[in-house]
Amino acid sequence: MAWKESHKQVSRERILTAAAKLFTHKGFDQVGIDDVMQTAGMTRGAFYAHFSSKTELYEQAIINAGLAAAAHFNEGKLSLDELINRYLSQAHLRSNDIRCPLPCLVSDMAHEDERVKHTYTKILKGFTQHLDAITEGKSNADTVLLQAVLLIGGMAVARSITDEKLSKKILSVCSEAAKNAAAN
Amino acid sequence: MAWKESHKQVSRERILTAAAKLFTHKGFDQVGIDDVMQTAGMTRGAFYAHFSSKTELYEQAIINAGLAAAAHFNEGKLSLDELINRYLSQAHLRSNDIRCPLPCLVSDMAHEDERVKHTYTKILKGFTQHLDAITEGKSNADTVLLQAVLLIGGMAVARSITDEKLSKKILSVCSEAAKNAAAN
DNA sequence: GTCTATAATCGGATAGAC
DNA sequence: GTCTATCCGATTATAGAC
Repeated sequence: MAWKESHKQVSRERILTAAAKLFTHKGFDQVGIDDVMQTAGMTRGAFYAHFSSKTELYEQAIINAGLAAAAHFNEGKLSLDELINRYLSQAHLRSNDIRCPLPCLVSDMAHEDERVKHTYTKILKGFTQHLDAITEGKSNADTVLLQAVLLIGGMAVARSITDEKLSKKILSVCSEAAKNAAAN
Repeated sequence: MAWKESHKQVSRERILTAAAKLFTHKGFDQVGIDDVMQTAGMTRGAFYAHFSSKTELYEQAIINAGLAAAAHFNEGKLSLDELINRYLSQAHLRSNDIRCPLPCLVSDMAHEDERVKHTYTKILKGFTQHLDAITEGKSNADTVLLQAVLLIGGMAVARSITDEKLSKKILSVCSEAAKNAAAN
């Protein structure tokens, strides 16, 4: 019994990991259940033993991606400046792994239903709370929001263009501004 | 002959206007050619007399939306502060008309082909050039890029969440930061 | 150039064997 | 729980009448 339960959990995790990666890279519509299940090493038919619909998977996958990103960008208890450097890095810009869902899906949310948008909102609040916690009281709500927009918006805009030089410039300008935000 | 030519132009403009509105509101995948043509007052079959594919329409519609937004946000030769106020306004946040494609489609671009991304890049450059021109040499390239990210990113993030209070807060924080950007 | 009708395909969801 | 096979709706694109 315990065997089977844990096996199902493992399959579910594989599906979620595949979905988190695919959705953050390609968005909701351009990812099929087929893609997800093949990446997870299974076939289409097995999907509905784990999730009731593609939308439910999306919601769970976004949470999963958010947690993975939080773990990644918090590895080693970084300072604020180190976090900013890592978040707005070339490595994050072109990561082949799960990406932070906040910049990847920011404009996609306008088309999604309220439930999914609500999940996104919670992830954003988790992000700002982390930014707040990392500065240990030296910051305030406005500063943290500004930093969040610079990180999310900077990464989103840098990814959306073909001019690599401009892309790098955007990352560096946003990085500097985010670090200096507390001073104003 | 001139009649027919101009009639075709009028139809094409109607399609483009409908497409610009629908794409900026719902994104590429969630808009069908049917939707566009019905909004334009025609039927599906007429579409291919004007565009060779949905992707070609998308590209042209983005340009159209960019021009419409530029005209709208430049109406009356605004100062930089007035432009920022108008761009990050509640009216723009919830506009039922054509919206600026830059925040609407920022994360969608990651999934599009190079040609479409290149079009988006040109619109972004037009936006920054306008920000540069409006300040009449009092600004520099870095400041203008920072302001662009604050306007585009601020609007995109504000639209992506369900918490209205937080949404307004984001707009006001970004507005203030964009106005003060030149000072740093 | 615009219409109706249709071809061809793709993707989400279900049914039933194992 | 996972597989194969299938249904069904939606959508892009084309064909041919007017």
